[in-house]
Amino acid sequence: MLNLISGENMFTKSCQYAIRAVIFLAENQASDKNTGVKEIADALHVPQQFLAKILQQLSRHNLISSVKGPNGGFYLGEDNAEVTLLDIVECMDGKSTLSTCILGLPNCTNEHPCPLHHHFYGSREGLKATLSSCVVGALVNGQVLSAK
Amino acid sequence: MLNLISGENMFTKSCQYAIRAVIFLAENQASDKNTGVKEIADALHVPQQFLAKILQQLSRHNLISSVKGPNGGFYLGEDNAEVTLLDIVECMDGKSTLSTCILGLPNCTNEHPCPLHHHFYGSREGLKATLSSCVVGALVNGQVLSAK
DNA sequence: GATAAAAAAGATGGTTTTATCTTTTTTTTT
DNA sequence: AAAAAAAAAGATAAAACCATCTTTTTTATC
Ligand code: FES
Ligand code: FES
Repeated sequence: MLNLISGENMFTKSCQYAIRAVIFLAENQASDKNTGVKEIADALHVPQQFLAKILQQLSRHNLISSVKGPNGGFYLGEDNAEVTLLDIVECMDGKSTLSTCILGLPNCTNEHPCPLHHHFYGSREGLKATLSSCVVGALVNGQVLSAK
Repeated sequence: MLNLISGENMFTKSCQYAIRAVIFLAENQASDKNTGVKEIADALHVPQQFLAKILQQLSRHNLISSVKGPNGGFYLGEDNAEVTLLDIVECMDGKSTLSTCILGLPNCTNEHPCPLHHHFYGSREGLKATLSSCVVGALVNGQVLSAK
């Protein structure tokens, strides 16, 4: 479920965790060692098993890379160099998220607008543009990444 | 829960129904007859009892007006003339909705930013401004309001 | 080959959101 | 006063989301 305006947060929990995890991986891009779920979960103060599911989902969609076995873990490789926030969001919350009518009505078009369409269409396109311009590998700036 | 970006919709279901119902009431502002839950629910094709809860919540917060008994129902009166979309959203999804960190981290400030803060702070403030500038009573334009 | 480490996958609970059902209160009309 | 209409409130259930526990698969190291 993607609630762009109402709800407790702009992103779902799954999506928040996914983004934070991927940015964390981006910080370790240089090092050639993999990062395990436990290490990520501990660093971000996020439930480990829930994060594991999220990382599996991202990995299945080739947004991050993984290796099994000892010294295994997750990493951002060359395959993932172009991954954007929009990819992450769509992977976790579905593609429809940023295209459907914000009031849940069918046929969101300029010709068939709901009473809010013209007020928010522009903002939403702007958000989409921002999301697709954010390449996750480049989102590292030593900024706050975890709670606690 | 208000999910401004991720999730199925920008607004929660409760919030969508609330907004659509209030706009529907705005259309009947002129007439001095009240509108019952059943009539609204039928017009918007939304679950009647769920809508009833939502209207009760809006009424409790004085965002809409109601009268009980025969010929009772809901209406937008002078008390509700200044109600904005922001009021509706905050009433349904909580005040914190548009202020907390979009990654769920504590202390969303420019001095203590998460990696996404600077990318989205502006857009979110813009959305908030748009929401607070939309007086619901003025949102009527004969546009699509219900599915089906 | 045996062992251990780690992701992957399967199964199961808990919580919140969404939705429905029933009862109560208020108020108009008869 | 009685009856009826409608919101208000209480209780319960279904669905989605969040979280955890367990088992399986893969793979490196011994
Ligand atoms: S946002 Fe409602 S029709 Fe486009
Ligand atoms: S949006 Fe994350 S700190 Fe402001």
